[in-house]
Amino acid sequence: MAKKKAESGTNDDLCTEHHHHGKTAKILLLAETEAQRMGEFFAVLSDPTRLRLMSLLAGDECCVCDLAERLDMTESAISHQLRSLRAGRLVSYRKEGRQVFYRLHDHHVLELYQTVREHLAE
Amino acid sequence: MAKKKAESGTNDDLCTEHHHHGKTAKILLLAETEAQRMGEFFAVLSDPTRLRLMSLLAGDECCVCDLAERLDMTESAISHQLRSLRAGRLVSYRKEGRQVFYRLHDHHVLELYQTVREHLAE
DNA sequence: TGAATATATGAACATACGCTCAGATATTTG
DNA sequence: CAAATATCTGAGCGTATGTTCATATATTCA
Repeated sequence: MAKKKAESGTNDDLCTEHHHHGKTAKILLLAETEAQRMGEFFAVLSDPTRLRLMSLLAGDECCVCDLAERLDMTESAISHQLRSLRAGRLVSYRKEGRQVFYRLHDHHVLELYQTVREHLAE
Repeated sequence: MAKKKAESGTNDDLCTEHHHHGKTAKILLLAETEAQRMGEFFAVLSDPTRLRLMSLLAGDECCVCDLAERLDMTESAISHQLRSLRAGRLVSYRKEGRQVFYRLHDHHVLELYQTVREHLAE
């Protein structure tokens, strides 16, 4: 028991089955770097404020101050969260004068959002 | 600017459009409680270790000590993470003697995992 | 029963994260 | 240009989270 980080820096690839009861069983262990990226993606979706922002943007594009008003939060807080959403490529934006209009990046994002929302609605 | 938490405890429901350029535009603001639940769901998926565990379980069920060996981590760390996955209903388990075999909870989970993995592989 | 094995759990510590606050930048308007 | 508006950003604070370590529980085996 209790085993520390050992030798091989990257046991990153695919493994084969070690049990013997059926199923073709070729298991693909997610590489550390890929797991990291995937985790960061889900992390962006793990905050209630960001999800509520996305729910608003799922309807139509919206500027920062309106988003802040709808969620009853400071514009600073919203701006910080939009930064995360931008970094995660979940939203895009369009500048118009002093305002910045945000929208969901693509239909992929909308579909993922809706799928999970329905899944949890059960 | 800078507006603090105001009056209405729950502005939780549906809103209608405020712009005027097309699109049926009935925007459904995600309720705070629902956003919270959804966030917790994604939070479980936001950790690299948990995702790597899921990638192993996507192939076949597996016991704790084997999972720990494959990820080269302590059994304690793995057990803690499996607890999170259990709480998030992403895995189920089956006891057999002193071993506990974990598996993905259902095909829903597998599909979500695969969808996002492919999405990020682009 | 006692030793060994497999897993779970709580405390503790280091890190990550969301919000606030103050202030910076950019654009419009008088 | 100065004032007002819209947004962004960095520092700081309180809280959440992942891992380790020690220990508890449960099951098998001698």
